[in-house]
Amino acid sequence: MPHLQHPSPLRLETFLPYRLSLLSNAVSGAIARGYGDKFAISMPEWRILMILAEYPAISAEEVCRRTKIEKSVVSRAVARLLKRHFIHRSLDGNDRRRSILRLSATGLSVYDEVMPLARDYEKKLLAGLDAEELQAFNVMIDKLLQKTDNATGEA
Amino acid sequence: MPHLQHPSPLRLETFLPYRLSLLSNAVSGAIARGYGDKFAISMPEWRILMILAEYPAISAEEVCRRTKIEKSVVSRAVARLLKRHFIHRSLDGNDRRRSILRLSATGLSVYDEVMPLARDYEKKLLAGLDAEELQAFNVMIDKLLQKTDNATGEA
DNA sequence: TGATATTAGTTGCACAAGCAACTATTGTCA
DNA sequence: TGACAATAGTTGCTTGTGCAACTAATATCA
Repeated sequence: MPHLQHPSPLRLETFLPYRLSLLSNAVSGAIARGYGDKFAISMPEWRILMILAEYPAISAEEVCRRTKIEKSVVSRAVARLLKRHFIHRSLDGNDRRRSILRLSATGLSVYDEVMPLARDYEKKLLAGLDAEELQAFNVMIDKLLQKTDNATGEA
Repeated sequence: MPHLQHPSPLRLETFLPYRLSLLSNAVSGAIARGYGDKFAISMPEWRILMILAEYPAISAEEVCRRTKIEKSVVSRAVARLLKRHFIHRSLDGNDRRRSILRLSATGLSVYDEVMPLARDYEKKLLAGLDAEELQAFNVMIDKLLQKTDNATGEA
């Protein structure tokens, strides 16, 4: 049986999309283990808590826009957060389709316990990188994000 | 009802793990759409084709090691690739637990059709970035990957 | 050699994710 | 105003993922 090795393969280890995926999975996984172990909270749930800590009293739709989480995922995550009393929900008087989501006192305290873990992890991850490196890195990420925004779906 | 906004929230948009996740999802999603639409092939399947193009005649275990894909996922992806005759499988004579996976002629032709799409996408993504920027970016990714390798699970 | 541990790979299961279809409400426009 | 489109949110369903348990083969070591 012949060995069908490609003459000029696209080396997986050097393929940027693959490398980004590796890095993102490793980082997200490590953090998710942190709060998952402690509060049995999922990543979308945690992101919703984060976004509500930053923008209180926004609708589920705004949560979707800001977190890029799919709306059915948000809907179910919100349901769990409500059941555990981590957030409150009321209705927008002007538009009764819209909900208004807020952190509860409980949710805020959860946030206050988890956030330091997230911050610490980020700090450890970035330890040993100087400010310019980090700055350049963030600029690159922004540039790439911008391209994907426009170009999602082509090739 | 009080607005429980956190006094010093960890801004989601500036949180590196979140940004990496966004970028990785956008990039992987765009590429996956490319080959998914064309060959009804999944991301793990495509990565296995890639790794076999680079390293022919390796075992499933080695595929796992090199791609970091979980072994049950590899097992099922291999099963699908076999069914579609994109790869061949034989047994290692020295260790009959091990399989030996190879691209078939069909698989190689699929690879040859998809690879340019992946390359093009990567090229478009990186267009407008000069060589030093790209180099620095890759160095950063390597540094971060190294840290996650050691530190997975803490914090 | 024989008991036990380890490894390669498969499969069952539980859960997460995303698309599509659906309800309810609001916006648009003739 | 009334018909139709658009939007917010929920739910059903299919698929993917990852852990754990399992089988078969090999390695270890008394």
